[in-house]
Amino acid sequence: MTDLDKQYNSAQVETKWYSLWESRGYFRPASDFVTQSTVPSPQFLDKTQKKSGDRGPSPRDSRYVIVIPPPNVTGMLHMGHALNNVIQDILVRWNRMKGRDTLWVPGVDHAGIATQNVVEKKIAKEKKTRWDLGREKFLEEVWKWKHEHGSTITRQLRRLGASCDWTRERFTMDDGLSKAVREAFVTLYERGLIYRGNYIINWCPRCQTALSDEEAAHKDVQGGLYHIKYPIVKSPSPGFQPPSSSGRGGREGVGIDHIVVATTRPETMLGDTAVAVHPNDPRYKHLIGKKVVLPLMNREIPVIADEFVDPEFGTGIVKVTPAHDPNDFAMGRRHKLEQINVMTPDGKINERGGVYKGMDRFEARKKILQDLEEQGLFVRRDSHLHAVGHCYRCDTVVEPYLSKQWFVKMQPLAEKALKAHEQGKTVFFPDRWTKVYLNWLRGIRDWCISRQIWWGHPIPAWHCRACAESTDHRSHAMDPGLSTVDTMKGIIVARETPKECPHCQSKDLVQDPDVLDTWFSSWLWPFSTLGWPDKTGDLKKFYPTSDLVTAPEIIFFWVARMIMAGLEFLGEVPFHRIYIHGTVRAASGLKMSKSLGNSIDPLEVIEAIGADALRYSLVMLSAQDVYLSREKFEVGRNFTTKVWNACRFVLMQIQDLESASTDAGQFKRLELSLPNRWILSRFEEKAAGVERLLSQFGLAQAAAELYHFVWDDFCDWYIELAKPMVQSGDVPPQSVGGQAALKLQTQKVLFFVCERILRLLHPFMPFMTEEIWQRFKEKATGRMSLPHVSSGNPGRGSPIKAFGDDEKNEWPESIMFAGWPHDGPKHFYDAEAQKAIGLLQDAVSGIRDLRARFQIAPTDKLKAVIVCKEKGAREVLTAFEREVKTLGRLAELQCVRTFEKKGAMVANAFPSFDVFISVEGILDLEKEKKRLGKKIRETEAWIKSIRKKVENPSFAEKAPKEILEKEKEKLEDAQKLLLSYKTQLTSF
RNA sequence: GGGCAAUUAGCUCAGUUGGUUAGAGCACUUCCUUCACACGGAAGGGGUCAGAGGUUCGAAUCCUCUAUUGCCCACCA
Repeated sequence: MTDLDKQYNSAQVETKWYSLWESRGYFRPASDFVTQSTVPSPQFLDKTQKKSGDRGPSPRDSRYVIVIPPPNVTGMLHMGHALNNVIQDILVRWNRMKGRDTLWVPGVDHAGIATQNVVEKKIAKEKKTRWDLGREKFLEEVWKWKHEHGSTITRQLRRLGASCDWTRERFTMDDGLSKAVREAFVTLYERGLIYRGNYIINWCPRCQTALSDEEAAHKDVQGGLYHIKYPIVKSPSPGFQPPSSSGRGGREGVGIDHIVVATTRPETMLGDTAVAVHPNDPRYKHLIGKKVVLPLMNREIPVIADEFVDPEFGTGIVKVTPAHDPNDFAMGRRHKLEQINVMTPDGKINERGGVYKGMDRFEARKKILQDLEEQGLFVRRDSHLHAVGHCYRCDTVVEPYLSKQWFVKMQPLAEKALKAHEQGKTVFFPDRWTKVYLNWLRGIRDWCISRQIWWGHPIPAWHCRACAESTDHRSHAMDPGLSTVDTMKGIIVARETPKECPHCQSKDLVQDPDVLDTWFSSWLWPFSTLGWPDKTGDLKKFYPTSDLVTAPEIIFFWVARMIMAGLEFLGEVPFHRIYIHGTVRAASGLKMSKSLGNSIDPLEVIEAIGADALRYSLVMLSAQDVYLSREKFEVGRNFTTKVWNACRFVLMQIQDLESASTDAGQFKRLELSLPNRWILSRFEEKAAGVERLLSQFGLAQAAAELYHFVWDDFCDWYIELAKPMVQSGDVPPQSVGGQAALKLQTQKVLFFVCERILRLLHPFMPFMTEEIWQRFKEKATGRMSLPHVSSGNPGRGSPIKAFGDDEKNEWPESIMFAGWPHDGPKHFYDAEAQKAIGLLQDAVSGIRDLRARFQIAPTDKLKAVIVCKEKGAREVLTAFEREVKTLGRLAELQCVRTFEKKGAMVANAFPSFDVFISVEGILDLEKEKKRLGKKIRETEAWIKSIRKKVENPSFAEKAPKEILEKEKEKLEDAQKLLLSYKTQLTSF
């Protein structure tokens, strides 16, 4: 058996094990390796399966499936990815160890706009635009880019240790998923849930495409609310006359000859087709039906009345621009107003904007205000804070824009999702996200799915020119009287490219130029990756998946839509539990981003301290939003180092152990020493706690539990207690036989517990635990799984049976299949040992405290007396004489019932005993008296507070018995302490 | 304008269904390079759990209000 290196070499270990794991197929589900007949019966559409609810996958659930939130193909691993994937990997590795048929499906998203932007930037360096290349050539460029750079992110995920089944890796633009997208679109169309029409959508003038409501991120912007005069037309109208600037009309919104409107986007006035007031607004009632002159354009437009207008806001008069504002659009339809689009797709004023034609929208705003001012029509600018939509990809201010787009009717889909939730089929962790999800579903709006970019899934719709010519589509935009929804005449929606028009047999067909929103492929992810729409084995076996792990930002974009798609296309929710973890932020509270220069690169951290340390740090911080700084990774680094050294020590101590076994049956409780019984008992407790926490996504707490168990219990106490047992130098000559047996059992327990600790830690720190565990395996079996990167059959050893089973050293190839060490009954629970070690810890701490307080050098061998107030305590501490002496660095120790103090001695008091040491010559009597006085006051206060509680009749009456007992015990302990303090004080 | 979080030691945060003399990590003070580990060991100081009410035998924990911060949603031009 080889020793561990003094220093853990993370880089070497990580590459070695990851490539071995992957090449041997360890990440693939177990069912890939067994014959069809033995595959556990699929739960696909199993109606008897009830809400697995909040207690996690039931023990009988033999599968565990997660689909990865596919990172963008343009993505570079950032801390958000790291956190998300570390959490998934912990869950996946844990479930795999539990013996479930475990699958984590990885993949990458084609990220329409983001990717197109990247490639456009690239060709811009050659001074080319996508239009220069043309659609086909440009798409070739994108694919080329994808093949060259698209695997960066998946390589980086491997560095984290993510145990995804890479043989099932998918891309949202691959053939299978493209087929799924067409199937979904056509199915929705056939169900009447897809329509096409003219609406105001969010338009990004930079990306030159429509955006969904979710993609237009609203940000508060300090803008202007501009007040502008619109002259009233005298009737009968002789034509426009410049207004007199008197304006002595008094009321702000209306003068003798003009009204005043307020707007935040003055440039859109070029497309005004009315102004509106509230029908009951007494100030303006008389204006309804009159006309005003639209300044600059010199067009006459009507004053209409509409309930939408809020009389309280601005002047109570609003300009109406149906082509550039969603509310105005709705008003326009109610009043059959003309829609005048005054902008080009790239955000410039078009030919309908008169002299402003060709100006950028913001430039035009300035010029228009300037012109109004010159004409005396500009009243004032109020500073105004309002929400403005920004493109979530490029942050450009979004323009509400009238255009023809494809939509999905969402109401029917949302209703199914709401019903599924009522039936308990979707459970959010933490629960508060449920409300966010439900509120969005209840207020759902139709989903604009067409995008005017080139990189994406083409819409499976074809236009027949012959049929189209028989309808005048172009008139729709200008004729508000017609329905905004297209008749679909001349449009063929089909799974396969049609050869001819089914109506007129014309072969002159052209595919719709738009592509689908990226999320239209993402929302199919949980089943498209498994082969849908084909009825594949994977789909049967692995759908629905178990859990979804993601960040809150994409609950609407992705989570909610996946649920709706799963229900719509497969009749079942795609996952039962949704774990929403925190957002990663910089320590400043801002979002981490490269552009802000506050990001920490996970790969740099991995290189510096290893993936395991990164993982552990992230998880420990993940109880809520994660605020990161470099120092925060020290927790994980320190802990991984601690684990490494503890295991190194254990391996050194068991070198001469011949029968190293993981069989729990090897231990007979009564033959074990108290420390051995104690650590076995503590381990069992902690394993159960970790199990419970993991099953409800309490990863941070689980990591903390393990951290403290390993560090405090195992390293600080157990290993220290074991040292004298296993290190032969200390053997008292009078008990050689017993000592040899004690050494052997301690070695066995060290091996046994440490090996199980490695398994508990494995999901959190996979690399280091594998590396060390292989040494344990080598110790036990004389061989290890050599890290040859072979392409042979992915053989697996049979997993070690669950805790408590008869294990015959059948070690699997990897710790990944070593089984999860907590499935069995309580083997080692031991109240007696726990109590005994508690006493030992008190005694040792008491001595150490005295040593430190009186500055007694560690080399000074000291004499201590423990005065036991209880018989039980005396027995235990007498038995631990050697341990107490070693850990307290004592030359001599006496455990007595009664004690006559001689000379200058000081003590620490505990409920069942007091520890004394001799401090001849260094005792500051006054200081010690003061200290005791303080202790006495504290203890008296404590006693008083317990008394108050215990002696309250209604406490005795209403509190549970066990609490009452506990309080009484506390009171007794406190009284014993007080007595000790007082005795000491009087003895000075 | 609505909703949701957070507010606990100098800093970063844990605190399960109310029962603790309120915990951890970092930082700090003292001691220690003893043969697993100085990315370590031992000991220690430090908090009226944001504020005010309330429920309860008992509240950091439940309720109400207030303050501060952050996030999400929202068509008020």
